[in-house]
Amino acid sequence: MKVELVYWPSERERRADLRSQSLPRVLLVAEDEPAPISVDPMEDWIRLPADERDLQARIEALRGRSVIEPTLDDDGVLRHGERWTALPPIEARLVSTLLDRFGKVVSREQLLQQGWPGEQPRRNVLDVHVLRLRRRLEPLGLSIRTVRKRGYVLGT
Amino acid sequence: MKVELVYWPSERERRADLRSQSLPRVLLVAEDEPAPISVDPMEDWIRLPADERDLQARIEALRGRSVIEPTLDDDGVLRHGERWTALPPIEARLVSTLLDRFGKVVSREQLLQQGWPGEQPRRNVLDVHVLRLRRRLEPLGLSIRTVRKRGYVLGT
DNA sequence: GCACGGCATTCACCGCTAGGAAACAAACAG
DNA sequence: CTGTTTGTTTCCTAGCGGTGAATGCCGTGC
Repeated sequence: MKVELVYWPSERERRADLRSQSLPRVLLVAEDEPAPISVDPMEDWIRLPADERDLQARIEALRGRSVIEPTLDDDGVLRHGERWTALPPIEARLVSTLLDRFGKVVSREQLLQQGWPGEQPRRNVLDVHVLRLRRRLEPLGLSIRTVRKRGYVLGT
Repeated sequence: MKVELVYWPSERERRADLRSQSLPRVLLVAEDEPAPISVDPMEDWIRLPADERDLQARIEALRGRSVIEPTLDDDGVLRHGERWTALPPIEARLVSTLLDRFGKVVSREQLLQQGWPGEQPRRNVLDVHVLRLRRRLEPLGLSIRTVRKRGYVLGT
């Protein structure tokens, strides 16, 4: 993910924009300007004139912070950023499988195996559960995309 | 919450400690040392020699980032932010248990053990107390969410 | 270009169970 | 006596998981 550089305070507007989209950014603070106190973990700042290496370090750190993947605990609680939702057993198993290959395609066969071990439900069952899962994940900012004939991809 | 100051790299050990306890900290990076790339949102750094105002700004920001949890004192008074409420004995024990794992799932069994030590009340008693607790906590901006078949989560 | 088949999405419904809510009653403290 | 705490019963609602059917989507073959 790209980390934006924002001159502060001259580009005040842009900063607000980026924040509202929760995009990572580094403020380049003018030499005589008081430091901005930003609680947002997706924001950092550095005072000009800045050492190029220090700036790079801050950019790298922000980039690392912005690729945090969702997590699923033993109680079926799926967390992403601030928010979380509880998943029922089957959906928890499906999400767990999707999470193992986050951002990559997971086949329907694999999902069926993981979701219904030792059984072989009708085709439609998986579809319905994916539908329900989609609705549950939406408020977290996660989505399941279809790859026709191949499977599903869990992503942001 | 206190924000720790850690000299880097000389206090490397202490930094690891603090991180494992997820306590907020600012690294004071020696002048000729490469900048540490820390993904941890509870960590920040500044290069020495540092402007005192800049350091304060970073400390403030970290402090704001650290989650403020509600507290329960020995008299059963629960405080959160500006507001507070008094809890009767059983509910105080329940909240105490939930607070120990703030934001995480606490099982019904555990709540029963803590709330009614040495007894074994009917299933429904806990439900009713959770209901009453919810009504009491609501004005404080706290909520108890159900995780079906698993337990309850206390959160903001 | 079009119709078809197959895949995928969505909806409505059912049975079942866990949890929620109301109302009442007993015990107790001030 | 009055208000609070706590337990109990009873009924209601919401969540979970499965099913069948209607509809939509899309590439393929003709």
